[in-house]
Amino acid sequence: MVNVETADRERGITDAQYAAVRILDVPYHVDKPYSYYIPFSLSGCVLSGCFVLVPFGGGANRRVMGIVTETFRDLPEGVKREKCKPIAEVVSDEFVLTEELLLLCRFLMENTFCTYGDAARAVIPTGALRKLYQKYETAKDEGAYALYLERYGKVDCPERELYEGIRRTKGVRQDMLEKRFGEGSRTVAEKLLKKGILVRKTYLSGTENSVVREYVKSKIPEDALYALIMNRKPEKTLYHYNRKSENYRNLLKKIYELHGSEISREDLTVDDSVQWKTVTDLEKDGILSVRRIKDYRNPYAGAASLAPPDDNILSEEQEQARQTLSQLYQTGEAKAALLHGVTGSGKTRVIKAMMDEVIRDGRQVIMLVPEISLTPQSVAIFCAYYGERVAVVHSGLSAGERLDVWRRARNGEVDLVIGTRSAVFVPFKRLGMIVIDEEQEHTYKSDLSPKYHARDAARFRCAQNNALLLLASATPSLESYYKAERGFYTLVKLKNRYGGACLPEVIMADMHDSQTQDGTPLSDTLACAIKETMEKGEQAILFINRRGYHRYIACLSCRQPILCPHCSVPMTLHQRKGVQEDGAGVPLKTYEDGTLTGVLTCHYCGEKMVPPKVCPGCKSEHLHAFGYGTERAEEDVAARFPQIRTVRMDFDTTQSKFAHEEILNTFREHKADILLGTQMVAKGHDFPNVTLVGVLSADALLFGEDYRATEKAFSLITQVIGRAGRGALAGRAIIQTYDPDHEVLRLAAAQDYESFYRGAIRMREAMTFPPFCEMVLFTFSSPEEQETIQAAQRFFSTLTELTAPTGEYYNVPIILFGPFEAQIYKLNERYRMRIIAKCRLNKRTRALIQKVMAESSARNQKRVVLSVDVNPNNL
DNA sequence: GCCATTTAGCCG
DNA sequence: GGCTAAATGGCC
Repeated sequence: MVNVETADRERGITDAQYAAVRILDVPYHVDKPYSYYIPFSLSGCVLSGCFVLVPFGGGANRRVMGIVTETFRDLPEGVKREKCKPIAEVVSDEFVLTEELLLLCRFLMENTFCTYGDAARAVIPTGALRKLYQKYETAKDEGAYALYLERYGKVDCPERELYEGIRRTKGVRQDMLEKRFGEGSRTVAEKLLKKGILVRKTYLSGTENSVVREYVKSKIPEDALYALIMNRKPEKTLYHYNRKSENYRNLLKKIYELHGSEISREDLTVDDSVQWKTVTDLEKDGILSVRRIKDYRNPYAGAASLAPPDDNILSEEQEQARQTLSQLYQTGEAKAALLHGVTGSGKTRVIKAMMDEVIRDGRQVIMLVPEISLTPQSVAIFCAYYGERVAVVHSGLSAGERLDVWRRARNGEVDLVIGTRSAVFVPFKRLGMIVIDEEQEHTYKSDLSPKYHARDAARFRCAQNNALLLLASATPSLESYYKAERGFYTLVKLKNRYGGACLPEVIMADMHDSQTQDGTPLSDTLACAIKETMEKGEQAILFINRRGYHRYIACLSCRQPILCPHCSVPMTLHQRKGVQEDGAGVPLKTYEDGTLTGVLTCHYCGEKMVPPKVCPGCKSEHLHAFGYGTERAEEDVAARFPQIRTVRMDFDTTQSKFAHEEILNTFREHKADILLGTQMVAKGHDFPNVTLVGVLSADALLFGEDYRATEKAFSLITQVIGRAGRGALAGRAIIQTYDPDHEVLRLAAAQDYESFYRGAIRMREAMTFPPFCEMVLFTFSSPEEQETIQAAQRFFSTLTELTAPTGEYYNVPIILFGPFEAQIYKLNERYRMRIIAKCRLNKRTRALIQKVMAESSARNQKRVVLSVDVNPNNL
């Protein structure tokens, strides 16, 4: 049984008269604290962190959702008492933000330039808040009715029809109006609304979402129950038993056999012999009692039954790392450490040891991992150790399951939460440590508003809680390593592979020398190595950083690729399962010459189409497919080695719920010889039998347009190479490239992070890139091209003026670029213009940006959307 | 973001 | 005068 924590109530000032409220869904320039008074009926119920319903704006019945950020006895200065409206309702008494999480919202708002409401919505799990809906109703006052009778009451007209309809049904939901009363009824309703004949009111929908478990037992004495089953009325005819059907008797027999003990709904209805309806009928009759309790959904409950591994003895190097971290933790102050260990050095063991220490100390741990490493295998070890005291959050969870994790964490029922980005917000009361595994992963940066970085949120929370922030990686981000170098983080190193395994030997395969000049993915060097590996009964991983079959289709005459009609990016040609099956009935088409089959897909908006026969631009029939991806590679391997079993892992083959896990299991159990896929194959898996790793197209990685392309290439190549030779067998890796002397490839091959870092950080400094500045990307978008351009231009000139020598912010150092068209100018039927600012994000810079954004938000057409991204993942 | 208010334009 | 559509300003 869940007891809603009541301790939080006590932190509110019970005699508070006023509350500062942030409205959740307001545009940027309206986002500020508003003062409301707490009506007598709610006194003591309105506490900071509560979600509330308040009247806002001109509309008489308009109610909006807000969050209380503060309560006080006296009104703040500058607010007139008579302007204050009362809080209408408290929306949730369960999902209340702690003071710390309120501060975190503020932090997110200031650092990602979102509204307070956006931040609050990010911090609270989706589905925690009830939704608002509007209803049209007839006005109840006499005057309105009189007016209606006078104007519309006597003749047949749409107004009368609508009014009578709404009166009959006691109001209609706004979103149902046109369905119920036909098109155009909206206009009529708005007209009657203006005249005051109809009113629109806001209501809260639904109730809080949680699972109810039901347990059934007999409510009457055993002998009476027996009598009923025997179809005799008990002597004292207390129970008006008039159910004759066999169903009821069967059910009663089952209950009788329990001799007074309870049975759960699941157990009772397991073989379909009992309908739940029968149970509730007998409950109404007063014969059965049903106990209903709120419970949690725990999809990982089964994993806890695994026996905990007992080899938790640390190597000397690991033990040293643990001691350093332990000392940091024991200071009781906010500290941060970067655990830098080569692939296979056993970082997880050190992390696990630290978790033990923190949990023993009565505090809680959050561990962030990239989505990809959230497979049951990698989570199992923690589940085995901590059993019911661990909760896992990943993208596959339902909204309800997420809510339950939140509840359990809040109620102190778990000590450890493992999860992706958003898990950084779980409401632990005594947070002792946040671990970020593979801290350089770009998935820790959100690409939806608020575009926060989980690492920053984690740092803030650790500071608030005097907790330890532990970043772990084989290839740390330059930003973090730089901080470690400057002494902001303690650097802890693991230089050796655990258990005496060696780093793999790396061979560069120069594609110039390869016999195959037709774009075939496999060089002879790699093909030979695959053959040898297979002969020894060992396994291989092949990495290619592009999904799909061919990259794109282009016209040989006019050289134009086929672009997505919505997004102006080249569409990618897909073949075979994955795309076909979910391709919503798109038929596969084969041309007479058999060359182009499959489905063209836009990787940005998901648009699918059959490849055209002629070039849409010049009508030429000479269309040709270029490039290759995972599907083509898979096919080539199959053609070359028909006997080899290959599993492919990329976005397309991992769409269904357990696909990801199944693929890895197939490979782990050696039911496949080769695992081939995109960057998913590079991450954190531990396959002792893998002795060969192939990087099929290293060049495609190196020459990305982003300033972090080489960093990403280094990281991916280092990681994927690290998959080889993790067990007793020695491993090797083959990198296919047209540039075998490339320094980044050389350093990745040697797993020499330090040298790579030196070179890369020098470049960053010379070019003024993070961590030597912040990059702030402003993107304006609108379906109207001119609107977009104007909005961007005005924004740019305001920024320029304010930071000019004569401007208010003359002393803010900032370098501005733009406005220019986004790389993908038209995306999803919206035109997009960009401005980039390089600056230092201090208080003053933030004030400048906030000011310009507020102005822009107030001035622009509402179709124009401004999105801000600090240090974006992709430029 | 929505609503109320203002303003301009059009009609009979 | 009466209506509608488009710009403007406040929201506690």
